[in-house]
Amino acid sequence: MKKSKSQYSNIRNQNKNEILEDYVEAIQEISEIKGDVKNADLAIHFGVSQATINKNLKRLITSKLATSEPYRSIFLTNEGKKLADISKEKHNIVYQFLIKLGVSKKIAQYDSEGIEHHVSDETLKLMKNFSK
Amino acid sequence: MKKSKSQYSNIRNQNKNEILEDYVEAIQEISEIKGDVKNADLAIHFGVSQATINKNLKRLITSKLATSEPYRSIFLTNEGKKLADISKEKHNIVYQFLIKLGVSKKIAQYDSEGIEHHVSDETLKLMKNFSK
DNA sequence: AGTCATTTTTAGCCTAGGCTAAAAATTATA
DNA sequence: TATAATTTTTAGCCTAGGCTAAAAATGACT
Ligand SMILES: [Mn+2]
Ligand SMILES: [Mn+2]
Ligand SMILES: [Mn+2]
Ligand SMILES: [Mn+2]
Repeated sequence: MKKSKSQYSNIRNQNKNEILEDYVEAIQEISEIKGDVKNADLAIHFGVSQATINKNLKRLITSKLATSEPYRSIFLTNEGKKLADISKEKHNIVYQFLIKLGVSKKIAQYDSEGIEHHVSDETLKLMKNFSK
Repeated sequence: MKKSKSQYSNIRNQNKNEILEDYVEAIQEISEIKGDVKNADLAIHFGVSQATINKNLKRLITSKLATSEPYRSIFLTNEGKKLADISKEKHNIVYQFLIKLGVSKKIAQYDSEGIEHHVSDETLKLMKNFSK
């Protein structure tokens, strides 16, 4: 919650970060499963066109979260890996928390995908604690 | 979670609905406090320019959530009021839930503003139950 | 009523995320 | 090694949410 402008503009910003977080998380996951990550993998994963992936990837690259030479595989930078780890951890805490609350797996998976981007550290700590 | 495309595109959609929900909620709130709602009130409330409010309001109007004649006050349609009630209720449940979890007022207020748009009915019910 | 101040709207610009269709490059196969 | 298939990139379009600056309308005050 850094230097507060209005509460709302911060949340609109969370929406912009959302795609970055989801992407680094997906890149890391696919990389672990398949060894390398191609444009097409992300297109399938997110259910959007490859053209869209290509464009979004450019934002990841200018944000120094990923690197990729034309027509080659996609890699996370150290910064990207760091964000991926944090995002995955956060995602998991929210998911486990919802499960503990009594939410069904399907819905917990679904809701955590959105909620994860809007949870402060304070709330996250309490969720983590609640789950154990 | 209606007809599922991909999980992700649904969440991107929630982000588009977010602004509609926040707006109808704000319009209702301001209307109750000040009697009528002007462009400028919303600009202050959301911390954006009046030009931005003007444009977003057009989306509310084409979405049949609000009405407004040029240079005059803003009103919610019945549909808008309905959405406002639902949004406010949802917002409140999430807020109270976070408080019950142990989150500080400030942070609960902040987090609930984002989370409210990503909580399914199933999760909402469990949150409501947890709070009492 | 006429002038001045305020508010609202418009115009034009930007980033971001989506799409389709076509071009370019790579990879596979004959 | 050509040719064909696949993948990636580019181009051009759209909606959405932000901005500033200027125009237009409304409201207040002599
Ligand atoms: Mn995630
Ligand atoms: Mn997510
Ligand atoms: Mn709200
Ligand atoms: Mn909100």
